[in-house]
Amino acid sequence: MTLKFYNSLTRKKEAFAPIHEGHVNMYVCGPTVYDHPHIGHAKSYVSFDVIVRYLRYLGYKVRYVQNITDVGHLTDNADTGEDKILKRAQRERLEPAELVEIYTRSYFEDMDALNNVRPNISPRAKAHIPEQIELVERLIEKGYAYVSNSSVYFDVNKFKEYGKLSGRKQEELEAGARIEINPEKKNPSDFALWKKAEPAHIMRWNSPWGEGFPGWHLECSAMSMKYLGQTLDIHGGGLENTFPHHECEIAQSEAATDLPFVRYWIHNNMVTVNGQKMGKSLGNFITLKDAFKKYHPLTIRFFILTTHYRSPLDFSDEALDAANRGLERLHNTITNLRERLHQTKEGSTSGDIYEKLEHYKKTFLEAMDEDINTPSAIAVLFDLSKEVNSLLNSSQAINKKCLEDIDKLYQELGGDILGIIEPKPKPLATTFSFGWQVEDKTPDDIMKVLIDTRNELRKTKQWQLSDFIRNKLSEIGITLDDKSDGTTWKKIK
RNA sequence: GGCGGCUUCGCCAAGUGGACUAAGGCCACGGUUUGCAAAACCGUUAUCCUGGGUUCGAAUCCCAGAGCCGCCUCCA
Repeated sequence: MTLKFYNSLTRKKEAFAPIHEGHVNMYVCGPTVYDHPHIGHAKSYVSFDVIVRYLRYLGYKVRYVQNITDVGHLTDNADTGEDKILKRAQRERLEPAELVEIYTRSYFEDMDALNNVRPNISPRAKAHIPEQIELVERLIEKGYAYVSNSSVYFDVNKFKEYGKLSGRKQEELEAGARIEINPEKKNPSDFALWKKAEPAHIMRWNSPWGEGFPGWHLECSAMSMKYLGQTLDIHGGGLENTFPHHECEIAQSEAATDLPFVRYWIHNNMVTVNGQKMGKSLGNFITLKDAFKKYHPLTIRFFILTTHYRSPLDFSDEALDAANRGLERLHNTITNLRERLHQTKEGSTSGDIYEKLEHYKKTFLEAMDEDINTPSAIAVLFDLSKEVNSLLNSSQAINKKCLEDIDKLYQELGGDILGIIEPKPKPLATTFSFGWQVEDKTPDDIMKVLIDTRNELRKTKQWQLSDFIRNKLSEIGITLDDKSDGTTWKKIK
């Protein structure tokens, strides 16, 4: 079994092999922190999170770097226009540094909720200005960049391979009507490495070319190479950034080092909302904080993973509801499994369950190996659940060890790799008036009293009253399940 | 205008030359189980946008057409 990735650079699925055996250096374009993260961020970072998790599962030591863009970039590729962070900071009457801090925290908060493993390093662009300046200087020295009116531009004509990632040719780009002519540039498709700051521009740094700020492609090159070396194993990002962003990163980096910048380019597809493109400028994006009010973060995570990362994902209430039911089905099996485990003593297991477990595991891993085919992998989890449910419902003897092994398999596949199964049910928490969340067994105890009372009624066939209790609880979102071995309850969000 | 992608059951979504009389989920219907439910299990539901072609064999490759979408300003 070999892990394969679809490499955007070669447009082929390729077997994965890192430069240094056992180690993977991976960089993913992070967010610009000027607003709350939205579901597009969720798709992107959940997708890459699963890739990181899977690589680690396979035994690789992964260094995962994801930048935080806290320097505003201009709203226009002609290198004119407004700075998003500045604009937003002015609107909210905050220091840019304050604004960026608020949304950086918001970002981590939401990513944590989605159960994404944090990157090993989250470098801030603002904290790496010297590295960026150094890279620009190197490019000037090597003749790939030129200074013009206190700004520095990359001379695209000097880098013959410009366009190799996006499949664009120089001539076509120049013919493109949308590139505005900037008289400072030699060539319309030259891009800014360093921009001169106009007097009104607050975020500015000293540089050999005067006060200014870095061009928007620069930080990724500078920071990724600083922490991961001159050639990265994997660089990930959104499809929409293939051009110009990633193309420019390649140009800058390879011109500076004369080495391949990235071995595997991985691009994830976009989110649409009810069939429509979701974009910042369209203003139709759904923030995660809003989405979480309606759906459990793990439901959103699961939903994202039911579509392949290279396919577009359409976000709709119907689809989310369906995902919610599906995930619930999976969680039901695990809940039942753990309840059974709780009650089971040592003993013997009959049948060939282990053979089956091996089969499901193998099929699951094969799906993951095929360019991280999470939809297929999830299908295997459902097949496994059908098997486990049947087993639990049957009269077949199962011992504790066997149940533990099944639980462990779910932990590995659904937990460690996909991150859609929590290790243990979260303890119940109660919020007191002063805001602390405290573990509290009271709800459990109250539920036990209610359930016991109802079961007394059921014993004496007082169905009307027992149904009354169940219906009333259902109205407040608590479901009772009468099983052969007792009644359980759960609260549905 | 240039470049790229998509079209699979009512809905979502895998599959990219032969075990496909097409995975899985949701929904629906029938059954088992249940005091009734819930959960669970069993069963039922597609020939793969259209038209040509290549091949012993195509959802999968090629050509043409239709529809949808993305990138070529910012965006994950």
